[in-house]
Amino acid sequence: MPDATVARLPEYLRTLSRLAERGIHSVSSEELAAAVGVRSAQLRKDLSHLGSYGVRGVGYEVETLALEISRVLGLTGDWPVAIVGMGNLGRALASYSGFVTKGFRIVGLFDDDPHLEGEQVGGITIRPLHELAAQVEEHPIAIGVIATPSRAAQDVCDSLVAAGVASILNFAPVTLTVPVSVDVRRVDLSTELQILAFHAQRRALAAAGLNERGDRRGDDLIDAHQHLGPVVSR
Amino acid sequence: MPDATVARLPEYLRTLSRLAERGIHSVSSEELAAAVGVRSAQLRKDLSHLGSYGVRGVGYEVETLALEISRVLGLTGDWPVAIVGMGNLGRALASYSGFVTKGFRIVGLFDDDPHLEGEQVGGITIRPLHELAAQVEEHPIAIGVIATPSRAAQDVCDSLVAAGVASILNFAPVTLTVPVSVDVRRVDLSTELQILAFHAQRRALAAAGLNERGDRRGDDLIDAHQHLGPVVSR
DNA sequence: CTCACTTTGTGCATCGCTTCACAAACGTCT
DNA sequence: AGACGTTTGTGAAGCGATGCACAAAGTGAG
Repeated sequence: MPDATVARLPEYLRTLSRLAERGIHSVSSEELAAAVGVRSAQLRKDLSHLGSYGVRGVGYEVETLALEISRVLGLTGDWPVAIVGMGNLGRALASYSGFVTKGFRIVGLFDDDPHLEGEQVGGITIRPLHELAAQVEEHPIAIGVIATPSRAAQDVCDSLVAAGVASILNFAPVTLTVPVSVDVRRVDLSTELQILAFHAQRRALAAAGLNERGDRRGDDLIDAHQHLGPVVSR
Repeated sequence: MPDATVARLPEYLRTLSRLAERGIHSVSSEELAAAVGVRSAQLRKDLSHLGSYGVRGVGYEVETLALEISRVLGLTGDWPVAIVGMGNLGRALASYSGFVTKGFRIVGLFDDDPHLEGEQVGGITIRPLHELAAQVEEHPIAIGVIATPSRAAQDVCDSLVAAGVASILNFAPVTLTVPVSVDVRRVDLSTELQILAFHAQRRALAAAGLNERGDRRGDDLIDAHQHLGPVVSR
């Protein structure tokens, strides 16, 4: 299954759940694609990787399709999660409702700051990182979330890997080194901001009638603020 | 410039900054690529889009390259940021140090909860969203960050767009509808977890000697925990 | 049953990104 | 100056994802 498809499945699932809440039981690829913000051909090709769950001339049954995507993504199982680093971000994550909704369950909170030890967040007690191994003995951990400062991230990662955690979600802005069998995904606010800044700068230069080098262009000035163009779903 | 390249530039910049801190002034594409976790050919092709900043037979000067990437990403400018939604996540973002480091400056915090109005976070006073327009009059906002619950996200987005904000970073798990001229990037914890879960499930099935349908495979069982394989940078 | 209409699933062309492989360019050593 | 080793920058090939266009498969009406 293509990575690009896997990355879109959660979007499809979320949109399907929303449709189900609204009491909609059937949807065409055209409608669903519009709601998600992709082309209908792409949606159909993506879904074709799951098997044949649509009915020609009719569309897809919302509940069936949602269940199938859940199954493929592994959300029918139970995924115990540990969060390491209980600063602002760690707390935000620990109290994030999105965790509980779909098979993810927080079973451990870790931080080496002695001031935090013993404190409870969302009913879970914060423990020092060296207790990770013991924790894993009792309750295995499938996914580790790193919400520590950058300098601690690699050490924390090594501890997680040593404890047998094979899936890591890294919020620290560093490239982690891990065995190939360990799956790491990084979420980085600052990278996202920089990408936005790049495009914003391009727009600003274009709107000022300048090219990338800062030279004047020949064409007329455009007040971009007045001409936002057609709407799209992102 | 390819989107994929733009997405990697922040990584390169971060790694270069780290090298500069360590007093390293020159680096080859091979070394830098290894530190970032990409192939050297890819790094060179990416950098070639910026112009010719390397010296054949020698490598790249760290400071020069870092400055050039900063310039291309627009980080030499000043990007005023507003955060909407002052829950756990909004607070984590507001106190995130990565903001200040590279040209990003928080100039507004908004939340419609009357209990939060007037409270200060990081020296900035929380204001209700309807004051956004007035705020923009005084101090323009280049980037809007949506850290609200999903149900409020589209309305908040509309307000930001109406106020002239053309770059939006969305942490709410919804697809926003905006004019084409507005740039939206989404960061979604729950999507990332689901992608991790998908791969984890695959590994689990493979390790158990099963294929995707749950049937037994013919080959021998492998204890994946004992064979983590070579290390890679992610 | 047959026809008209709708919508899926997919072969195929296309596009964009990655990787390879090498000539060009630079420093160094003799 | 010339030969040698190193590393960049880049055509070209390779590869995966996207978008098009249509046959296949379904529904419903007459």
